[in-house]
Amino acid sequence: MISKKTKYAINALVYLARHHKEHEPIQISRIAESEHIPRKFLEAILLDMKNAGILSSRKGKTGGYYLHKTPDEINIAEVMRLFDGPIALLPCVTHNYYERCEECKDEATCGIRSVFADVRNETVNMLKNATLQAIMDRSEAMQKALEK
Amino acid sequence: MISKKTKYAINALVYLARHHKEHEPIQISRIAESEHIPRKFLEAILLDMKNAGILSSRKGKTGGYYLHKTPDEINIAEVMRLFDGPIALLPCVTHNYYERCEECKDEATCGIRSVFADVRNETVNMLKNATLQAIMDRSEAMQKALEK
DNA sequence: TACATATCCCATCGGATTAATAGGAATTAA
DNA sequence: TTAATTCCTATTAATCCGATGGGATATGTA
Repeated sequence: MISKKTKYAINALVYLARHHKEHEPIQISRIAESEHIPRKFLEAILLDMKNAGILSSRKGKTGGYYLHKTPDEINIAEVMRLFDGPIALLPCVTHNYYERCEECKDEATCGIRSVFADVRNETVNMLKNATLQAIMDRSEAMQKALEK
Repeated sequence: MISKKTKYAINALVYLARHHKEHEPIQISRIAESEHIPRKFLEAILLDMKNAGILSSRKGKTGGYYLHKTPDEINIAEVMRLFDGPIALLPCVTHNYYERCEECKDEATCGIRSVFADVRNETVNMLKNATLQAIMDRSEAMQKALEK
């Protein structure tokens, strides 16, 4: 399961992508209200995403947050890694956080490892393709399909 | 990431599958030593798997654990669910533990949900196919490939 | 300049979960 | 009867998660 932090982050990002107007900052409290996220909690989340280069912000009156990249350049894999760490289910199949299994006798021929490596690759692929743009497109397509 | 409990469980299962001789129980301590799992911890893990119908046991002297099903009937999805709960990354895309997202406005057209539903389906598929037999086969295939 | 309103930053908190251990009851073969 | 094993309950230390509080800092506007 992903953490609430990650879920909130994704919801906030999609909100920002939907209301995206050329560097027009949107305030934390507006996002918090609309997406039903605890105000103070969201504050920390957005700040983290700013420091990670996903968002930009303006301080002071009329301040707020906006996307630092375009909606098709921000994907869920990036967000999940930021808040929940590695996407892989085993440390021995992560790329960025690799750690050997203490109990492992031979990594090169470990059947368990090879299963979880496949799962990781497939998952990362799907989550990388899941950009904010892709999410909005999907949502729209589903709406149209229902209207018929 | 899967818990150590799940990882230990899988390692123990593969060990049992490899040393599988028609209802011949293998002792906890033997598995613990060979797989480098804390003895007492493994005790609880094997007991859980017995209560879940994956293992059988014999008590008393010459007692121990053995597979209750054949190696191709036991898969990783089942083990993960037992110890770590749902495989899905969001509660709104699980089959057995479904829970609505509080903040969700319309589940039927939620783009986020549809992404995580895809991931769930793909992952469950792969993990269901990852039986103890399949793991042993993979391992053997990799060994042969290296010997060349 | 003063003020209102934002983000930024740090510290803390209760509760849940995880990994592991301890101690002893129940069972069974020899 | 005894030795060896699984079974069962309780406890622990450490860590993480979700959330909150208070105040420092920046900035547009009257």
